[in-house]
Amino acid sequence: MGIDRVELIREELKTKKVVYVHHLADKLYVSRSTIRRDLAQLEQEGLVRRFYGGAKLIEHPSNEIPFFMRKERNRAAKEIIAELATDLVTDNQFVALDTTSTVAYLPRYLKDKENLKILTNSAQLALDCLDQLHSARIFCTGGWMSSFSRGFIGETTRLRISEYRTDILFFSARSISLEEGVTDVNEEDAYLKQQMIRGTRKSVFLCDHTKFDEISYRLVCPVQDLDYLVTDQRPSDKWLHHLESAGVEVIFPE
Amino acid sequence: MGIDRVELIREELKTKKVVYVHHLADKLYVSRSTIRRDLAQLEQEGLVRRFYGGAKLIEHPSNEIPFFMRKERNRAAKEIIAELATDLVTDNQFVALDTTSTVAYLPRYLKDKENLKILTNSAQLALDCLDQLHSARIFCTGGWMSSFSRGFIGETTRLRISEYRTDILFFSARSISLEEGVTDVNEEDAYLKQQMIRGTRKSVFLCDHTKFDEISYRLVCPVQDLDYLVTDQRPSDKWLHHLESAGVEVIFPE
DNA sequence: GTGTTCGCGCTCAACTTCGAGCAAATGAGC
DNA sequence: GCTCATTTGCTCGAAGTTGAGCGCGAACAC
Repeated sequence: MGIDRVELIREELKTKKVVYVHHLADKLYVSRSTIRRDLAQLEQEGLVRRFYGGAKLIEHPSNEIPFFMRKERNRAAKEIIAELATDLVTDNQFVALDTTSTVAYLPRYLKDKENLKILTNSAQLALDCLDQLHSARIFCTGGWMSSFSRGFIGETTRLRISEYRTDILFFSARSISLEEGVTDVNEEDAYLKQQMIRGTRKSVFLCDHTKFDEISYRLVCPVQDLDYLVTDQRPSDKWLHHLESAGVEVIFPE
Repeated sequence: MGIDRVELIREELKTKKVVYVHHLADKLYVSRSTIRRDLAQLEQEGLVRRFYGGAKLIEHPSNEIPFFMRKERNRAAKEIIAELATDLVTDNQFVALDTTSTVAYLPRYLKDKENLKILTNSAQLALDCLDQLHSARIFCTGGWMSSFSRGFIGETTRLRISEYRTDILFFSARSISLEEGVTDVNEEDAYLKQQMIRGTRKSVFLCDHTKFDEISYRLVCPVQDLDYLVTDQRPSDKWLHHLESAGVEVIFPE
């Protein structure tokens, strides 16, 4: 990859803050495909946030970016899932939430529920709930902070989770497969999810369509442990049948 | 979606508080449909409330405001104090931080310290440290969230604090007086501060000039419990003498 | 109440951009 | 020269964005 060109784009970003694919392509005498690839690389580095037609400089780089990017990926799907999922919540319930980016969309849709209690190990989510759910009581586990999930991990966290019995748990993970069930890439997070599942009456797995038929290396739980699976598109008949026979209620639009 | 345009609408909202579809459409040279779509997006984000013909900025949609206002009050003084205070920190130390708005200024000035450990009961501060102090390990107490301090309170919090021995504690409070020492208005916070003081080797009280000679109803600690007091102006001789005879080292500019 | 005006949301068509896949071009090492 | 890996440009189907048109309902004057 032409080091020069990417370097020039960096320079451009320093002064301009916002760059456009078509403009850079004209200026640097390369195709738009090439510019798009360059911008994808800069996004990967956490330097810019891309938008339709160009990219914008991220002013204050921080640990927040990887999480922010996960949150933005498949945004539409996650909104749909959040809206469907919150129908499962009733007033006065004790709700457990994990640190995933999908779950981060829930608070807004929980606004009209009264008198909830929330248990989470995500610092960011705890603050979001505090700001949006005025009638809720929010309990946060504490523990050592993970820059990956921007939440708490470790033995303290696990202990705190084990001390509570929640009515309903909303969680997500990287992947789900017929053979292995729910799997993820992060050892610590998987461990905490297991603890959360043990401590709740109903487990709801939030799962956009891209997560099906993928396998990550760390087992979280078998499909049988789930009570509900909420997704954004009708799963295949094979999956519907598999989930039904495992006793999982599947929720999807229409 | 053209990020630019939405960004411009945000700018407009900062000054105008109310925007109109027809006005924005004319100003930004796009159709009214497009503006309506943008406003719908901003409404989704919870930034505005739409009305027939336009949208209105939601002034302060969250619990964040009281804290935000405390943080902005005497900003200059707090910056000075933060810079002076962080000179007391050396690499590898275990630092305790409370939930006050003055302490919230510290992380930026701790950037050049290596290998710190942080203990705090503030969710916001924990996230700030995570983003700014890449080499630090951050422990957060957890507990029930207080909308007043945007941090954790309660028995769990107190217990977690009591489990750690820190090298240096930075904290603040509403007021300090010759007769009563450090006092505050919040029962729970005062209680946690006491616990933090018990668990640390050095206590540093951050105290802008407005806090002197005020009394709030809840006692936090006598002056003798402090090791350092950092302030933004030279205190009166009476105070300097009082603090010196109580064994408190006073730090102020010049 | 009635009528008028105007904004809203929806849909559709035109247009643009995106990203994956593939083949050509480039260039380093032998 | 040749080989291999990387980079680039092109194509094409999918997805995103925009503005115009239309029916509906809200706001307002009377």
